[in-house]
Amino acid sequence: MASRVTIKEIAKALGLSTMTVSRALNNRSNVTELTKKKVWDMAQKMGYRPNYIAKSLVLNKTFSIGVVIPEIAHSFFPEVIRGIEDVTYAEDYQLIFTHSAEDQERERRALTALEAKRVDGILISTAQSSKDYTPFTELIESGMPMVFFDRCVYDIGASCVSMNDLESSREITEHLIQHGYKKIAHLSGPPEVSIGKKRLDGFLKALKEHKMEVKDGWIQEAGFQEKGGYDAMMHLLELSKEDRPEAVVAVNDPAAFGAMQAIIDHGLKIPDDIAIVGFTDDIRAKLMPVPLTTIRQPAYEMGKKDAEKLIKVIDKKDEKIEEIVIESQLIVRQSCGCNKLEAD
Amino acid sequence: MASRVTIKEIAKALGLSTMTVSRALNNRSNVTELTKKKVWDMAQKMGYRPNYIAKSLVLNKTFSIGVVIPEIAHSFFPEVIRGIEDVTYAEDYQLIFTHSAEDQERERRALTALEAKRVDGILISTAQSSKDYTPFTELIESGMPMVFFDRCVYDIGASCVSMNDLESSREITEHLIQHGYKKIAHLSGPPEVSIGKKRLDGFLKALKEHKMEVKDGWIQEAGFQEKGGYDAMMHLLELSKEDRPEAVVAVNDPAAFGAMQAIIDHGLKIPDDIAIVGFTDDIRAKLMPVPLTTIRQPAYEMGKKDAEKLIKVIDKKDEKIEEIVIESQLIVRQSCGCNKLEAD
DNA sequence: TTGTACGCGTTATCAA
DNA sequence: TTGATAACGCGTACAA
Repeated sequence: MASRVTIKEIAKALGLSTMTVSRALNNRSNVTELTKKKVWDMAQKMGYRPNYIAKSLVLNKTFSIGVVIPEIAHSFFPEVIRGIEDVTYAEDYQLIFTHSAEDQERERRALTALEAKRVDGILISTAQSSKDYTPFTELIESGMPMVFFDRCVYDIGASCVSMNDLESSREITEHLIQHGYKKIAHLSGPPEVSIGKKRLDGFLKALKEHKMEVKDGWIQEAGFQEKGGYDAMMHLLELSKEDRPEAVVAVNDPAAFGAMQAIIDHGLKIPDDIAIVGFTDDIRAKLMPVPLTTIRQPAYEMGKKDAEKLIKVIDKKDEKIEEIVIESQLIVRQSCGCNKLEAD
Repeated sequence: MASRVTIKEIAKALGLSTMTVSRALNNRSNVTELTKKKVWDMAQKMGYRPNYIAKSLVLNKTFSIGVVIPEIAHSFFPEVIRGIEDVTYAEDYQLIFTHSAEDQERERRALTALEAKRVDGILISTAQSSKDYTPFTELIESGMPMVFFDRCVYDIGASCVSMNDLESSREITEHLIQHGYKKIAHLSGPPEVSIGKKRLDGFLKALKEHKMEVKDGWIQEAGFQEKGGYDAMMHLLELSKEDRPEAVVAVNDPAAFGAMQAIIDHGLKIPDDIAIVGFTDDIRAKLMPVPLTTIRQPAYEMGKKDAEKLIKVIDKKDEKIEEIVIESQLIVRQSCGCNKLEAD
């Protein structure tokens, strides 16, 4: 229940038509400077506040962009949001924020709500449990501008901003191989999620290039959170000492944090008994008891590029569908034990 | 540009009036089950999507709540957002998210935008640079439901959910005093911001109760971020050895992190040369090289209570203005050196 | 430069 | 139970 003053009342107060008032308030050219000033002064005096709901209805444009985030607690996403917000603020869009909590049903409801609110476009990173892509395809086919980031769905008509996940995963695995590790396991994400699959593929590619074997059970699905990482690592630790991996590539940092805890709880040392590497460069990675070797994801930049692309799509200035890839960076710390092995 | 099917088209296709269709879609009682079913089936078949913009215009209600956050990178706020989102999701409100980046001008623009979008209410934590409260008062006087959290403005007609800041600050300072520290300094927040003032007052209260002195320059304004904490601490470190404090109470954890770095850069040891405590229990606090003694703020709960109160205000079920206080908890770690002193 | 008529998609009101 | 009309606040198209 905000203010009640409308352009009609301003018009009446000044003896003008609503149209003239509307034009004046929008700073159109075809209004006398004098009347423009009169209108602005009166609007100020009467406490007029524009009603974007009415404006949106007639213009068929809401100046809002929907954002769907799978996990707000993960430090990666707030950074992405900062990037998105910096762009959308400058372009005068508001963000309608929704949180899928990694749940497909919540994600679906979020998309329905965003559609009902007639957002001008949607930025989304898919939930871990999303296996059914029809909500995305239907929305895109209906003409809703949509750009994915980080966790994408390909070949359904939307652009995507992501990291070079496969190559980065291959690189960090290669790093372990170069430093003498022979038995390497992977804590994977869900294979339905793009980055889960790509990071697994990169891991396998590195091993294949070196003709290294992957034992049964050396690929454990962990998901993207600490708990999953802990549980999956526990499975690896139950293997006989001979079968137990010497090094672990985790799908992301939170999963790695959970796994590190599991290793410690199991009475083993990082990296001496088991080396581990992550993916993200979470704000906590360098602060862990054994600082985590990881891949740095430029989250802020990803958000920025994502928002920029979406606005181009909305403005129809750039309708081509593309995969925008952001370069990552290997950050070597102590958890991979590579300094130690080099010294040997 | 979402779908184009309207209730009017459904009505035409079925030979009904728009009103009947509207009633059917909203599951009103005064419609035959038969026609209700026919309408739903046709809506499904034609791919109808409700237009909440139009609905909002006539109902004068948007089902959206505006949120103004000063700093998304600070781990405290994403946690608050999780709390807010859990409540608003259950109540079918969407969140319009804005970020003031600690800047008063951005905050003002955010509020204007939220008003223009006719949000049903606003949740806000004020920006560090906010000294002029008129944007808040005008909005509240115009009838906009508004509830502050953490950083509040009092006596302008809005409720507030916050911690017992003064008492918590007194408690953590008292903790230092109990363990033998005589020379204690404070890295303060901006005095214009509620928590800055309250935490300073709590600090002073503890000293006063023990008739301890506060030297000139022992209260340094640091603001809420690492850089400010670093710079302010540097000023303290420039004091002569005799005047230099033995312990420091920082206004929040990020400021403490910056200060810790300054102490290390100055070649001193924590807590042996200088003890330090923070406020927040940031996700990083326990991971620091010397784990930080701090006050835990129940961020999730704060967000939840905040959203619950706002929705009550919106529904006019509870119009009383109140200060909702959430209890905090002292978390003792190594940075205060209190274990050491106890052992002595 | 200014004004008139109408439409955006939906719901409330009141009558049938 | 259903329908006709008006209204929400604003902008477009066209006329004056």
